[in-house]
Amino acid sequence: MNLPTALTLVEPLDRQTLGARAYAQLADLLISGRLAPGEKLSLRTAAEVLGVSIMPVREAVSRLVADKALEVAANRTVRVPVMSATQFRDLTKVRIAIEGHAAAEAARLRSDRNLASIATAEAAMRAESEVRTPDLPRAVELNKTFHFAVYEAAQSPILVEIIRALWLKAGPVINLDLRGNPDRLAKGEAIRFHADARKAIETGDADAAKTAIAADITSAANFILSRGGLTA
Amino acid sequence: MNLPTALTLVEPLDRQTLGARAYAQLADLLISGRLAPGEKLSLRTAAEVLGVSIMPVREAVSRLVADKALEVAANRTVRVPVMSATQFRDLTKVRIAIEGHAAAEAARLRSDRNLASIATAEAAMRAESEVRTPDLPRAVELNKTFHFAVYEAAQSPILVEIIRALWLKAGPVINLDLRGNPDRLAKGEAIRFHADARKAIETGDADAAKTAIAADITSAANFILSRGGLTA
DNA sequence: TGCCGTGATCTGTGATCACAGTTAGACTTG
DNA sequence: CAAGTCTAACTGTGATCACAGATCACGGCA
Repeated sequence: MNLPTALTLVEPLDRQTLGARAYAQLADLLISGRLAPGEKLSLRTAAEVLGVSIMPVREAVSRLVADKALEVAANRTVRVPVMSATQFRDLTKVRIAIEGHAAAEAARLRSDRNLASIATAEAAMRAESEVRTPDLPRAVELNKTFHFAVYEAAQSPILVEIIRALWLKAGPVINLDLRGNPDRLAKGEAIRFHADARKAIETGDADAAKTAIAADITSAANFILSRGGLTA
Repeated sequence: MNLPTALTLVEPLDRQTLGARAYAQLADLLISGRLAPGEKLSLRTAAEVLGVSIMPVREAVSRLVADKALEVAANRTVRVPVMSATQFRDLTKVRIAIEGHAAAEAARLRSDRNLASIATAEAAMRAESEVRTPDLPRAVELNKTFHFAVYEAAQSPILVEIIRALWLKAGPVINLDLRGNPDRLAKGEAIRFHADARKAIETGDADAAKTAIAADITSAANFILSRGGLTA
């Protein structure tokens, strides 16, 4: 098909469904820890806030329930799951295995573009941690950006998707605390582990990359567990 | 609350929503390969078949779309994704990493009950493969039972759930072929790898368990790739 | 013969309504 | 004052309707 030259410029306008946008918004709330474990979520009020009918919200919520990022209780109320310490430890173990594996693959397969985005993300987070009064929600966001820059470098869309689902579960537990507590960021552990991971990926050292990411996850998990907010 | 003794026997009747049941049915169709890649699925006709309105089907489908076990094309038709050979290789790599890890964990953490169910499942599949004209759909089902008996032994609900999602994607590609082609079953590779995996888990040899499962997955994937039914 | 408009019939998406079940609070009753 | 009861306002679930967009076959025109 040969087009008028003017039409070669137009690109297909992205027709996102309302349901998809509702999902993106809710997922972002969860992953960044702005929804607390146990918090209830009404379809109707959520719909009103988003300015749509409840249908798109229903689709978004049913997806998140499938991901176990939300749950519907027996009383038919939707809420963010409350995680027991046991469940949290299981989640952490799985994250170490899978995200560690992704980091190792990233060290093997990373492209130059990957290296650039990883370096940029690491620098941005380091910069934020060095100011006198860091913007904690922003630091949480930058942390996510760095990690996913690493995981993208593994060149495996399926792996990235799995990790995203894990973060959806971990977000409310981890980032809720981190958004309000400057201690861990101030301690600088995360910054150090990120630097280690970046260097390992740059030099192609898969084992070191895995170790650095595993240490970062472990460190954050221990911080959460030590705060003792989780049920037995 | 103290109850009349007679009431201690009653268990809460499971109030599954129609949506959940529709999801279970569709997921089973996918995982066992009874839905072919590229096959279209109409919400309305599916609803009619299941004897419900389209609402429960919509919920089920939106979940499966979130899992990427189904996809909605730009033309707004729902279908089973067609996987390129590249995507299939990625999926296989991820499966080897994650299911291999699960098998290794199973070798470490398995309980006696796990060992029993693994042994039972392995024997059932071996028996089926040894009859003159094996029931292939049944063999596919038994294969799944064995694998998940292994993964359950890793004592990690989250890991099992991730693997289930992977099988949802792989089912249409792998099991569609296996349901109709006796070659691979007759070759007896799967039976051998299963036996290796069982022994390794029984003796607590994590590395051997991982190797056996990885070999089983690789072997099946190579069989599919060699048949050349996937797009470039 | 080949091409393009056109209309009937599909598709999923979104809104709205109906319903059963739960919950919390005011009220009554002992 | 305490316990039970009833009502009103929620909850998610399911069904139904309305709609825009896609598809395809048919028919007219060049």
